[in-house]
Amino acid sequence: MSGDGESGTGRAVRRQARGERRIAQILDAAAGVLAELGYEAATTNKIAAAAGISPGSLYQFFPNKEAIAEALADRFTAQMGGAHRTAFTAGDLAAEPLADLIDRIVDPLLAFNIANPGFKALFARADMPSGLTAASRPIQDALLGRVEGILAARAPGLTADDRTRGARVLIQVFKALVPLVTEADPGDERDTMVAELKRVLSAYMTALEAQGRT
Amino acid sequence: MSGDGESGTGRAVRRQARGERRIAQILDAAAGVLAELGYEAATTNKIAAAAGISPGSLYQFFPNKEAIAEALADRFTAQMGGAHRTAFTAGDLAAEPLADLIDRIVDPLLAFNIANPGFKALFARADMPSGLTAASRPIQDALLGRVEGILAARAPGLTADDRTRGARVLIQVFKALVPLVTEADPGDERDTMVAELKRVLSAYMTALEAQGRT
Amino acid sequence: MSGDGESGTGRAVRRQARGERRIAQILDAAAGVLAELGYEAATTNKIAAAAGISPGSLYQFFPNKEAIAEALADRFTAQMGGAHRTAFTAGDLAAEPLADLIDRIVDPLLAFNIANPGFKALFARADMPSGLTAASRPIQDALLGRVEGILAARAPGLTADDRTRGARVLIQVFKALVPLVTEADPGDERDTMVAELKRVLSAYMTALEAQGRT
Amino acid sequence: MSGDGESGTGRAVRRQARGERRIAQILDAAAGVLAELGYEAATTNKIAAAAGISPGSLYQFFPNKEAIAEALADRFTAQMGGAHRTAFTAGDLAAEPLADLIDRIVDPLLAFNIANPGFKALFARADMPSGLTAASRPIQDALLGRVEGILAARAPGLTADDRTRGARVLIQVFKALVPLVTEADPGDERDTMVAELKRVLSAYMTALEAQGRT
DNA sequence: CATGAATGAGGGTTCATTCAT
DNA sequence: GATGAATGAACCCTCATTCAT
Repeated sequence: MSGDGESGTGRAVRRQARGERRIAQILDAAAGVLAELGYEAATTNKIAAAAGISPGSLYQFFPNKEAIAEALADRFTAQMGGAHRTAFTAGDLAAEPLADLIDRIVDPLLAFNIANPGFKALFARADMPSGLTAASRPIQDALLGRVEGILAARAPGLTADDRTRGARVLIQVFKALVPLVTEADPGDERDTMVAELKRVLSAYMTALEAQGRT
Repeated sequence: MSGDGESGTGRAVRRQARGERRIAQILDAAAGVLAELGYEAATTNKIAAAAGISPGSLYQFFPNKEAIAEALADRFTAQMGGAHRTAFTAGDLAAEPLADLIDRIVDPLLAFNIANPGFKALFARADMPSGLTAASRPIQDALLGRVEGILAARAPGLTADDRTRGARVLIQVFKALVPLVTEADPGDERDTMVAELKRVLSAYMTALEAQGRT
Repeated sequence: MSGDGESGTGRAVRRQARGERRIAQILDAAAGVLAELGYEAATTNKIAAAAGISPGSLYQFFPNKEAIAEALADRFTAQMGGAHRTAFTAGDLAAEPLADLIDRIVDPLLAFNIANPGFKALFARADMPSGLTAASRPIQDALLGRVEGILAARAPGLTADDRTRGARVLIQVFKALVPLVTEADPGDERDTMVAELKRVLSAYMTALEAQGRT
Repeated sequence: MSGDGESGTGRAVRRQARGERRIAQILDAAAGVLAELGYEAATTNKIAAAAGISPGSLYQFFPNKEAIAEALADRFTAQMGGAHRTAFTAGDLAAEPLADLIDRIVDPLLAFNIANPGFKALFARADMPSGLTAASRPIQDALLGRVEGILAARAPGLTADDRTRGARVLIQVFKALVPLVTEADPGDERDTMVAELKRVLSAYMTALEAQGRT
């Protein structure tokens, strides 16, 4: 309006940018606190403190604690998207040797889990009677779809139900074994556990492929 | 004493019996509330209400909330003992067909999990940065030992470390797939999921046996 | 009535006797717990346990916790009566040397306090805004009267008000110094403290006598 | 920072000021409730209500109930510091007439006790088997030291032990007689009681001086 | 009368959320 | 927007008292 030497849009953009930086800041803090303390013990005050802001400021960006969890889940989903793309995009899904395929998928996923300790703490709740189901849905669904795609390519004889079930089993098994990997000391111990994780997936995939051979 | 128409022992017995009935009542209630709400949301008042007693009465039998969880874990352990015995005792571990072995072990364990919905909610905490590790240790260790025993019999070439790792993987996989089974509608859907669970275990076991062939 | 081979009175007497033994038992326990834990921390359950009876039985003899305190106070009063009689009865109050008088009074009173650790814990409350005033009244009054009697004999010129005030001061001083005596290690340390206590009383009494000389 | 129409320091100062006002408010309330009900019956909710705040707000300033008591004790200590300075600083301790000395010390101390009814209720706990010893230590020690100093000046022949014992006796006597003063109706009755209190101290001090004459 | 489990109000404390500044 | 004190319902637990046996 008056003597504003600055376009309102420009300011809005900058404000938005600042807001997103704040949000990222909060989610980083939330991930850290979650990883360390688990969901229930991760109080909003602790998250705010870890983010270097006041409790009140938290509620400028999130309506409640659950919303923080959901946003964090969403961000994990998005970040995971990168890992997924790397993991699921390339190559000829059908022809590639199984071991290569599993390497290509499992390695970035594991790397992501190791790099983001809050991830597990957050999605552990998905199995629980408390909730967060809503927040974790998208990421779960995306992953499920991709794995189903792989099964469709490599075991074309499976029914849609078989594919879904197989994909859920593969995902569940992967998730269950991730803690064993992350808890293992980096080095030989962890590598061996990774190999074992891949062995389980490989063995089960082989069985599915045999069943779904056209 | 003297003209007491009733032996003191008899009364003591009945009192003890009543006490144990109350404890069972409380643990039943706790299991139910736990299954429905998870550990943190399972308040002592809710457990008391579910048990049909007052909050104060709870503390006549348990010194605090954690003790209830531990007692429940112990009871699960004990009950599980039955399932374990059925599961692990019989047969010639080494010679028996793998499918039979898996049936014999998995079926009672699944039955137990289905019959005790609180079980999962309670032991989910063992993976979390909160606790109950103490309470769940025994049951975890017992299970681990038995599975290691199976591997020792069927894959004698494995090192002790390999056996432990393999056993942990098998257990983790089993635990991860139990929810998929319990969530499945009883009937064909569940049966199919059970078959799939067994297929994972079977495939991985086969791989271990191949590796551990003398 | 019917074939009762025993007179109702006889039985009543025996019952009463048993009741009083129970009451004594409870008061003993209460004194002990009180001495150890103080009034607030002395729960009725702990008193019952210390008395070797059930919580419910307590309430057969006392309507509530306060009543126990009052009964204990009464009993202390009565027992104190013995000490008082020894202390205050003998001799020619007016002519006796002051030091002798003080010895005669203070020594049994101190002995009583040392022998009854619950006594202090109980009457400490008399100064507090909580209560027990009712229970401690009698003993306080009895003591006050006796000390007033002494002052009347030895400082006849004092007004009644002066006597009362002087007596209250003497009592208060005595009570305040008792803890210093009981806390002192038995032996020289305690003896010295007793001497000091007597010195305070003696010095003040001398001043009163000087004022009250006819 | 930059375009802040108000210096951050200024705001911080004001915030701090508000915080300290709140703390003072809470301690005032605590002193009142304590004076009226005693320590155990002084619930945090009552203190909060008396301070006109919510229970939760109390815990923004104090981690628990005991901390409130300690802070109150500290504040009493500090305030008492003023009374002490007035009381103990001036004059030639050794040469001054005893009556003047006692006036100079006792009067401000009594004034303080009369003005702060919670004081007694709080420090009464020091004698009890519960605690607060930690909080009341400093004030007790400071007082003890000053009285010992007086004895050193006026009764130089006393051993260090004698001085300590004498000082403890004087303090204990003073504390014991304070309630008699505060309970007395302001006016003649209270004045007379004050005179009596001073008479006790004076008489005992005279005895000490006689013993400790070089 | 004895027993001891049962009661439930209330205690100290926490924490997601709000609001005045 | 930011701040952080304020809120108050709810949590876990205690204890004086009651009541069925």
